Formats: sequence, C-alpha cells, structure tokens
Amino acid sequence: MRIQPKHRTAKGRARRKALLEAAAEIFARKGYHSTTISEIVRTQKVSKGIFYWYFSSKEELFGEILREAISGLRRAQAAAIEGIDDPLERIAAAIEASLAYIRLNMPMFAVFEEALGTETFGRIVKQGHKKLIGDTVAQLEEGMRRGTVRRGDAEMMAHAIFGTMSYVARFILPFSPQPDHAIAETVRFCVAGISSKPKER
Amino acid sequence: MRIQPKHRTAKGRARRKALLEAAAEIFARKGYHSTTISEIVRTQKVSKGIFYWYFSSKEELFGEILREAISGLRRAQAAAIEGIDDPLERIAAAIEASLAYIRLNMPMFAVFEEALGTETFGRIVKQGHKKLIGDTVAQLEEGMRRGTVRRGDAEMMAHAIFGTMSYVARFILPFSPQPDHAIAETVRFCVAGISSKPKER
Amino acid sequence: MRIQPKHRTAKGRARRKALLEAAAEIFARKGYHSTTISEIVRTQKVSKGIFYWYFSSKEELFGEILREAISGLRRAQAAAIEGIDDPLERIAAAIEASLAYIRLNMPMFAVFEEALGTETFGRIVKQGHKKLIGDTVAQLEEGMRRGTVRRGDAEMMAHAIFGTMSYVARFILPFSPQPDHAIAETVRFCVAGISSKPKER
Amino acid sequence: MRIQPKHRTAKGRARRKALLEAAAEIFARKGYHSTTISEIVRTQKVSKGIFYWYFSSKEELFGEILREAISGLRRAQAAAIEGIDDPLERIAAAIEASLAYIRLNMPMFAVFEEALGTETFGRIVKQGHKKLIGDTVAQLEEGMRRGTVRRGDAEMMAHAIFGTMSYVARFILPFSPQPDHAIAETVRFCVAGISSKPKER
DNA sequence: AATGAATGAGCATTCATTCAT
DNA sequence: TATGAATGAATGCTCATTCAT
Repeated sequence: MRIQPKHRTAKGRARRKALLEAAAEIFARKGYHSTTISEIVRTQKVSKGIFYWYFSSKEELFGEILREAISGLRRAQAAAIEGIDDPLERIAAAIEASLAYIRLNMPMFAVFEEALGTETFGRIVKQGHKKLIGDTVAQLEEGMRRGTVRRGDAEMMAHAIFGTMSYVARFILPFSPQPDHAIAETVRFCVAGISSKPKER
Repeated sequence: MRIQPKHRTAKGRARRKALLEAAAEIFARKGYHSTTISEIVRTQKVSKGIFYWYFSSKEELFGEILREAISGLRRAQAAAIEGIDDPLERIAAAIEASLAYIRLNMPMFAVFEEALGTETFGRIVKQGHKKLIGDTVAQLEEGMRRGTVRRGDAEMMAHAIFGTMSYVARFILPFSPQPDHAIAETVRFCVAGISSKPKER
Repeated sequence: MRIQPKHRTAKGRARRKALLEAAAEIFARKGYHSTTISEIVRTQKVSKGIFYWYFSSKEELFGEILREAISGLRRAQAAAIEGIDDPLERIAAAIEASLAYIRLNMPMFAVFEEALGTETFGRIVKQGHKKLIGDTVAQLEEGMRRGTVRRGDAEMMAHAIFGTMSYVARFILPFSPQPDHAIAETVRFCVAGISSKPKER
Repeated sequence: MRIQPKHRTAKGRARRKALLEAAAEIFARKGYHSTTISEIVRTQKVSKGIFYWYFSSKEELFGEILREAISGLRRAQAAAIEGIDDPLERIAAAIEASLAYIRLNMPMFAVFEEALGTETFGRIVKQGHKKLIGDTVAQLEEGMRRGTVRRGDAEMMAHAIFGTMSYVARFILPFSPQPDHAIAETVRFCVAGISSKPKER
C-alpha cells in the first residue's frame, strides 16, 4: 500500500496532513460515499489533481483514516489503564478514556458501520475490532480469576461493552448537554453489567 | 411521506411489495449508496421506468423501509411484554424479542447508521429511535419506583440497552454459532446493568 | 461479452448501429486513444449516458468493431475466390477483393497496429490474423502441389502478401489518384513473388 | 524541430540521451498515448520537472525519436548497398539490412502507424517515408533500364517492398524462432516480385 | 401499467505541463 | 540543473430520473 517515499518537504507533509484531516471530518459528517474528492480539496483551496499526488485513491485515504482511528483508540485505552491494578477498574478506566477519545478526536467512528458493510474496508474494521475486543477479554478473564468480575462469557461481555460504548459515543455524546454525566452513567452501566459485587462502585 | 393513492389492483400491490422487499434485502446487504435502482428492478425482471410508477424516488423508498423496520420492532417489543408484570422482566423480554426480531426480519438495521448520517434519513431514524427509547424509559422508571431497577438516569440506561442490543444484533448474531446463547448473555448483561439486586436472574 | 438481450426496438437498433459506425469512422481517423466517447455521441447528438446503454465500455465497442472488420474481410475473400480453380488465381482474386473491401468498407484497418500493441486487443487482432494467414497458406500449399506456386515457406509467403496488402490498403489506396491501377500493381507484385512461372499474368 | 541550444555539459548530454532512449523503449512497447512522462522519468529516477528542461514537450520528444529512427534506417540502407553494382542486388541487400536494422535497433517502428494517424506526426513519418521510397525507386528505375527489374510502376513496387518489409519486421521477426530464415524468405519474395528473370536469385 | 430509450449532472482518476525554490 | 508541488482540463463511466410510446 505504501508505495511512495515522497512528500519530503515540510510544506508537502503539512498539505498531506491538512487534506487527511479535512477528509476525516467530511467522511465523518457525510459518510464515505457522499464525500467527494472535490469537496475535500475545495476546503483546502487546492486543485483536484494534487489530491492524487498525496493519496493514491479515495479508498486508500479512507483506509488510512480508519486504521489510524482504531490504533489511536487502542493507544488511548492502553494509556488509561496504566498503573491501575484491579481489572474492573482498568475496564472502567478504559471505557472512560475511549469515550473521551472518540468524542474529542474522532467523529470518524461514525463511518465504521458503513465501512463494515464493504468488501474493502470491512476487513480493516474487523481486524481493529478483534484487537480491541481481545484487549477487553484479557481484562475480563483476569477479573473473573480474581473474583471481581462475574463468571460468564467474557467475549460476549466485551462485545456488549463495546456496543454500548460505540453507541453512546456516536449518538449520545455529540448531542448531550452534560457529556461527563453521560460518560459516567455509561461506565456505571457497563461495570454493573459485569461486576460480581452487588451494585455500587 | 408521500402516500401513493394508486396501485389499486392486486397485481399492482403485489409488484410494489415485491420491489419493496427486494430493495430492503439489497439495501441491507450493500448499503444505501451502493444499491442502485437498476439492481432492484433487475431482480424483479421489470423495467426501470416501472420503479417510478410505484415509488417516487429512491429516497422515498428507503424512508418507507426504514419506518417499517422501526415500527415492526416496536410491535415486536409490545407483543413480548404483554402479560408480564415486573418491569425488569418486561425489559428483559423486550430485549430478547428485539434481538430475535432484528435477527429474523431485518438485516435492514445494518443500514441505520448510514442513514443516520444523512440529512434526509437522519430525522426518520431519530424519530423512531426516540419512540423506542421512550418505551424503555417508561419501563425503567416504573422499575425504579418499584425498586427492582437501580436509581439512575433512566434515559442513559435506555440508551445503553439500545446500544448493546443494536450492536449485538448487527455484529454478533449474524456470525454467532449459538445465537441463542448470545441473546441470553446480552439480556443478562443489560439486566445486570440496571438491576438493583445483587446478581442473579 | 454479450450480456444484454436489449436493444429491441427498431429505433434502438438503429441508434446502436449509428453509434457503431460513427465510432468506427472516428477510431479509424484518430486511433483508439484519441477517440473519446464524447466525440462519438456528439456526432449523433445524443447524451453521453446513452452510449453506455448500448455498449458496456469503450473497450468492448472497439473489440466489436475489430472483430467485425476481420470477419468481414474473410467473408469478402471467401466470396471472391468462389468458382475459381487455380490457387494462384484464387490468391490474386482474394488480394484484389481484400483491397477493394478494405478500401470501401474499412478505414478501420488503420487502427489494427495500435490495437496489436495492447494487452486487450492484441489477442483479437492476432486471432483474426491467424485465420486470414491460414486461409492463404492453404491456397499456397495447394498451388505448390499443382506446380503453379514456387516451392518455399508458405507461411512466410502468406505473411508477405498480407503485409503488402495491408500496407497498400492503408497508405496508398486512400491517397492514390488511380486506385484500380494501384490494386492491379499490388496483385502483380504479389503474384510474381510467389509464382513458379517466369513473369506474365 | 526545435533544436535545443542548451545542454552543454557532459552530464546534461548524457541525461538527455538516457531519457531519450528510455522513452524510445517505452514508446515502442506501449505506444504513444499509453506512455507517460511520469513513467519515462521514473526509469531514470529523476523528477518530472527535469524532463521539461531537456525536452519542450512529449510531442517534440516523440518527433525526435521518429526522425532519428528513419534517418538511421536510411543510413543502414546506404551502407548496405555500397560497393554493389547490380540494382536488384542492391535492393536485396537494402531489404536485408533494413530488416536487420529494424530488428536490432528499433522496436520503435511499431509506433509508426499510430504516429501516422496523428496530425502532428503524420507529416514526419510521411516525409521519411517519401525519402525511403525515393531511394528504392531510384534503384528500381536503374534496374529497369538495365533489364534486371521487370517493367512496371516503380513507385508501387517500392511501396510493396516497403510494406512487406515493415510488416515482417514488426509482426514476424520479433516472434520468429529463425529470424534469418524469415529475412531470407522475405528478400526472396520481394526480389521475385520485381525481377524480370524467371525465378531464382 | 409497462417498456426501452434518453438525459445530464456528477464522480474518481489521469496526465501533460508549469512553478517556486 | 534539479526537485517536489501544483494546476486544470479532460476522460471514461455511473446513476437517479424522465419521456415517448
């Protein structure tokens, strides 16, 4: 996929980044199909041709954005759980961090579903997905061993958490007047859903 | 929006329905943009012109499918909770019924996200959404009053439930070797997330 | 390649034929690459979209023209030699008929060379070529058996005849003030090149 | 047409030559239109801008290659006939030399036809053509005077010879397992086609 | 009701050429 | 000389929609 070792000058790198970010924003707002190269370059006031100097196709661009979004999320989660010992708390922290990350950095997540349906992007999304789920499953199993997480199908739990999280990030947070409250409630819901202890936390 | 006052004959109604169902199937499989009128009519071996005799536009067709999917889901939920008294159990039953319904009847749900992003369909989906959430909120509040549901933001809980549910329906059920297990685990997760009692159910 | 059993009405068939002929003429004049769909449809004063109702691509169109040109030439040759017994005379008649055919019906032959170089069309041209050469080789071998054609590499002779012929058709006939003279001279040259007898004919 | 008065340094001249040769090879392989400046410069690992330092346009570059190919052919022919007295033998020698020359030095000849069709290059090719034909006509007329070449239209004979030759060079030699045999057969065919004597040579 | 034909705006992509450094 | 960046016109093709019959 990576063919060209170009884009050497600072100006070039800046332009590429600007195009990438503009594209991410428009993709997030309109979806893959409704986003046109024309619109992307128009926001940067450059010619259409230059797009193809920096990206080999619309498809490749979208793939890059997708991959970056996923790996950014994983990094955010990894950073959030560092130094926390209890698996339940790690999961809570990861959820919180994920929601914050998605909210701040990536309206892009909205396009995941559309991408999932396609031949080309489905694989990318599914791969990222699998990794994210795997991360959570590891925590859950550790929690079950320690007794803080109720016994059950760890993978299904991870999916449920992910589903809740991605839904809230996309449909609630962007419109919520008190996003922090929404985040806290979501964490509470998920933790209650997997905890072995009565309620509370 | 436009309710066609035509299509009086039985043959006409049958044709319209056939087109609608063919369209739903293709939309679900390929998404809104990648579905073409050409393909829809091809499956029915009719000319493209005839499509515009039965539907005024691609948009209108999709809207109709969307609305039907949502109202079908609501009907399924309503039927499922009938005769059950405890709100927690009603919710559990509704989740179960919803998952079953989506699984059987509506790959269409996969296109919701794509629709949400658009100017035109976003409203439709959001409206249906609001109703579905409202249904659940009513149950939750009743449960809080009765003490079976833990105190908290009922709307956020409803959202969390809906998020989990729609995620599982789309990404887990279609690929799961034991869908019934997946449904049961999902119900368990959600109920645990809102229940005021220790664990169980 | 043939997918659609459409183009059913007389008007449709007429339009397709008109587009095909217009395309053949422009291809012949400008070559494959320099011919645009825009120009083809412009000559018929129809929209660009309609081109794709009748042809699935520029490539397919060109292939069809190519195949038709080749098979037309073979038919012309076959018709010309009918009823002639002596192989040498058959060849002479075939050359004459070919030149006449190409001159009248097919400036298209000019594009053969361009086509030969391409991945896609090379095969088509080569196939037709092979058949045409095979036809001539058969005559030559018969002539060698009967003693009217000098012994030698029949295939190379056939190639030489074909080369002379196609060159004359493309570069001489279109500009010659006396095409019949040019045709006669070409026949004379080829016959002399393969004949076993002194000069004459 | 434009003779560049620059490119004084040895390095510059070398670069120009390298680009020219790379271009010739690609033109020959892919044809004029399918050859891009990008590809040409890529083979030399230089930037696209530099191309326009050495050549004023793609067109000019191609014209230069065309002219060089033609004059090279004429030189090869002239060298081949030197010291031979009989016109028939001179022609035979010229054909042989031409075929060898084209085979070794110039896959470029394949692009002649494509060039012929264009406004811009047609003139160049035709001019070179005329000279080559003129050379042969002179020999033929001398041969007719001396009685070794049969009476007839010398120009048409020259064309026929050229046609055979260019066809063989392009379509037979590159694929022939015994090119020398093919060359000999071609010479035999042409000589027989113009000779006044029975057969032989 | 139904069809084949037709439209036209729009899209991703390519490429010869020019420019600033 | 040399480069990476930029331009802009053009191209093949798609597709929702309309029309004449």
